[in-house]
Amino acid sequence: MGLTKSEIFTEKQNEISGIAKVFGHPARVAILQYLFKIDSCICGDLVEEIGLAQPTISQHLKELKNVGLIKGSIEGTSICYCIDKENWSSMKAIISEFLNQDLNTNNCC
Amino acid sequence: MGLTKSEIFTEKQNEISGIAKVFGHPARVAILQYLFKIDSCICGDLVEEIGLAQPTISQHLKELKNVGLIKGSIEGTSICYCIDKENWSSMKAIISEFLNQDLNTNNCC
DNA sequence: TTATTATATTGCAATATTACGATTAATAAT
DNA sequence: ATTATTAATCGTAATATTGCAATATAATAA
Repeated sequence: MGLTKSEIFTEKQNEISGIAKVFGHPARVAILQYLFKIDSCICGDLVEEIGLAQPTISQHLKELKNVGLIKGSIEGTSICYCIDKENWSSMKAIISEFLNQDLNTNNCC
Repeated sequence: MGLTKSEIFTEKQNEISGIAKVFGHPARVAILQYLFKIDSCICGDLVEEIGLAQPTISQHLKELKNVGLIKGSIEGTSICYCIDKENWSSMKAIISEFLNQDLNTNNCC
């Protein structure tokens, strides 16, 4: 089918997997790393930086924007993207909680 | 195409996205949460617990096993799965480093 | 107005993922 | 031996994702 049965899972489970899915492509990881590295808004040069065609980058940016991890503002003829740090923090809290599940468990095998 | 261009990204970027991709489905999130919750090997009942067909669960388990997050041992007619806590820890370190990128940055916008 | 520049959208082809019925393989129980 | 149980694999259908060429849009510049 190819259609995830979201309705049988909890909201939390869908939230966690939804965030993780966005991180599940190296181009989006690379874009986020670059935005953190330059630590400012970036207008343009992402296409050269990443090495994919402009429409492809645009699509990945859209997904990052949809999930709220980045935001863009119009700056003359170009658009400036940067990390939405507030959303990044809350996202980080959700994922961290999931990752730290192991801290409350014993070793069974 | 539908084919990710892994070769243009760093090994780290591919590693991060590879792990995240596994978390990118609610069934796999649910399986991991359940394994942590019962905090022991589990033989069977995952199919009833999650609510997907047996072959589907089996496929998700395979992906979790491929990336090393769980391990299974044969126990008579059934197979016992549990979290591979050592691998979980190293995976967590990789993802945490990525998530904590924001700690070294200023607020630009 | 007409370029120019930067980004988004559309349309499409190729590949990947999700899901499940049917089958298989392996052991356990009778 | 036969039958039941459990989980993997195979085959297949449906949907999603990735990537890019072509085109559209939007804002400035000439």
